[in-house]
Amino acid sequence: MLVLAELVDGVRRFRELHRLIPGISQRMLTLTLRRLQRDGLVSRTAYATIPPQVEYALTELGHTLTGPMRVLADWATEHGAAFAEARRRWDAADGKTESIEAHPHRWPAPKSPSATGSGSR
Amino acid sequence: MLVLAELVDGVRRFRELHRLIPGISQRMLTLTLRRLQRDGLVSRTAYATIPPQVEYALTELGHTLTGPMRVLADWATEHGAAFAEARRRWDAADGKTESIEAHPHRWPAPKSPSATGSGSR
DNA sequence: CGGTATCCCATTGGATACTG
DNA sequence: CAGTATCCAATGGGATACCG
Repeated sequence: MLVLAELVDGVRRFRELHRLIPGISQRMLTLTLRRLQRDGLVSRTAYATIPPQVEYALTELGHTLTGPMRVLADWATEHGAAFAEARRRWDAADGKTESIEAHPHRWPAPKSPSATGSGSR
Repeated sequence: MLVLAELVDGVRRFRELHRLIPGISQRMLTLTLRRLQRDGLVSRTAYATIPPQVEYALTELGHTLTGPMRVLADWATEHGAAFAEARRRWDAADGKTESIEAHPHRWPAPKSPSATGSGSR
């Protein structure tokens, strides 16, 4: 998906993508690009020069995804902090957030079961 | 993500989710729900009845994702067919789509590109 | 430059059995 | 009902070496 994001700006060469996406291995970049090609989202254009030159670009279908991707990016911008904070809190408490909805039952209830919920507050 | 989609409609019990999401194992459903809880997207409420009853629901943060999810679903509705068709075509040709024009020229003078992707349209 | 081929370890996830 | 625990096969993906 980061690959698609980089291609939104325009045509990119292999090396360029490799540099722009931090931490990705050459192998994974290749595999990712092949899959995106297969899905019809990205086009690959090879030039028969002696240092080979290959350009990747979004296809028309690929461009239809830029809208949805921006929506997702906007969500992350707006709620990403709350998201991370929830994780931090959960990890700190290790699932010890107490909130029990004990309901009556006619059968003998053994004890108080532990309930963990993130929404109750 | 399918789990979140099912929860948009309202509160669901464990069994319900297991039934509604085809092909998911009990193990994976549990792991997925725990992760969503951890991320603050889903709340879990346990009732102390003798057949245990557990309800899952979206938290407020979880509800903020319904918009983005609908956007993605709409994209799939609109372009999913083209997507699948691209795959079918690629698999049928198995990547031997038109050979590249071999002009072993010495230094960069890009001439006739050969698109192996879905670019030329 | 832009890949492919190979090795190899870590993670994922299904199947199954057991529990409160 | 709603899980947890364990085993194990398949897959993912990094590191490295080599090729046109």
